[in-house]
Amino acid sequence: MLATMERTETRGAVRPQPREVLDLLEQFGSTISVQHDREIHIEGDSAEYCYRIVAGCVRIVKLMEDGRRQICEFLMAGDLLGFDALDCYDFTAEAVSDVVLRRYPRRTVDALASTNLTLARRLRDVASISLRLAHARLVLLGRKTASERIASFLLEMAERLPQSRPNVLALPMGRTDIADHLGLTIETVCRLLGHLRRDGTLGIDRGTITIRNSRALQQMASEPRH
Amino acid sequence: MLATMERTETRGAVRPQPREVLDLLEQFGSTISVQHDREIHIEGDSAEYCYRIVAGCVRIVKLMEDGRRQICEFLMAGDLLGFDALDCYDFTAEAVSDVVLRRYPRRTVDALASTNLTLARRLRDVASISLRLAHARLVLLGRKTASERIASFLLEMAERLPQSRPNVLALPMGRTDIADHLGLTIETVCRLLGHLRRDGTLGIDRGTITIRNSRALQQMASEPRH
DNA sequence: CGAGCACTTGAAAGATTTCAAGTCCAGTGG
DNA sequence: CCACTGGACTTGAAATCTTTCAAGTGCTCG
Repeated sequence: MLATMERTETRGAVRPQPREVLDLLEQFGSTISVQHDREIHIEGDSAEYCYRIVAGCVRIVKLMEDGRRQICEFLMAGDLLGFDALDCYDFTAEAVSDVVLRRYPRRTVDALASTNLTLARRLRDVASISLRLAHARLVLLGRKTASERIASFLLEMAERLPQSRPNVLALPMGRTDIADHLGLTIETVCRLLGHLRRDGTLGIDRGTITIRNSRALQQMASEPRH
Repeated sequence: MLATMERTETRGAVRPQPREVLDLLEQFGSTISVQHDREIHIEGDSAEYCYRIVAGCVRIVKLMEDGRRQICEFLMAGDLLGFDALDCYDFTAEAVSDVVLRRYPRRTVDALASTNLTLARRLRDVASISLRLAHARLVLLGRKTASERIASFLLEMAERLPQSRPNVLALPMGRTDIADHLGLTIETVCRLLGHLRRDGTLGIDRGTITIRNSRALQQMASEPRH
């Protein structure tokens, strides 16, 4: 669901920054706001719109019958949502914080893409890049320990989050969301963050986490090869 | 990396069956064989070719520095490989069994796609479908128990594997591969298969697993909603 | 000031892994 | 033809990691 263009190397994964693609679409878009914790669309709904996150943070959610929840992805300003949709949405999208979205009708996007080869190509790349991200997450969930997951997550946020000061992260999501993203429980997330605070790697207060020892986190993260 | 066309509902995920897309490409393809356990391409290599699996089974592998391994996906006859590649391959692809592949130069595929809007659209769908599969795997790895993973895996194989007789699975991959796909150890895989054999849900002998009680497996699998 | 929610932390329980032996074949060489 | 070796697979028992269960703490909001 992430965008493309001007590819940026992000710890192995190519993180997309849309631009030209959207210039084309821009005239067909409308701007909407979604409040904290509200749904943007629900898994299984007929896919009516694609979105670009203008501001705030969105979570991509999959639920199991019994309520277990997996957050497949967090989307930040600049990321794209729903451009990879087929007939219906594959997941629920919810606003983590108050969010501003630019919304484009899928019919229009598809119509343009079937005229404009550049756009068609971009959309293909968008999906490919999202897939690449997903593969990195499969390694994280399948093979990393809890500490490695937390370290990887913090480093990723340090790169993606808009930061007022370097290494100061204003995390938009709560501990429960982090847990459901990393395949852990909220208690494990709290405990490990607590350890990192006590050993001086992190500063934690209120919604803000400060990375005091980035090297330590990097070593702890055990990123995949390449 | 999976293909598209004539979408088939597969326990929630849309599983692709290429057809027309490839008719176009067919004249540019060549057929190659790869022996059991040989590499088809390596993560990080410049992406020269796309493939369609004609026969056999391929695994998509990501490695960590210390050797931990995640098999992101198994590909079977009919599935596509590498069509979602960007400049270089995102993962290593290896032959699980002896494999026959139809190989297409990426330059040709891209050139055709930038002429033919139908193909471009198909390739976009191919990537979207792979992404959908990946999301289902994220739920499996992030939120399912070991038993649920095994049950899900067996049910998936029952749908994807060419079967001589219904519910008789000639698994092409070994226990280690299954473990690395499900985020478990080989011992856990063996033990859980052992339980299922003893309680009559499965018959196991040599490389063949027979599903004796499909209902039991389905209940055990706890598939996501939708 | 009190309630509710997010977050912490400890202790016990539980699931999975790790460590250790085996078993069972398939292929090889005597 | 048969014993032998190696690899894949099994299984048990102990060790570990993470979760579950329980109890707080500290804000924020009304």
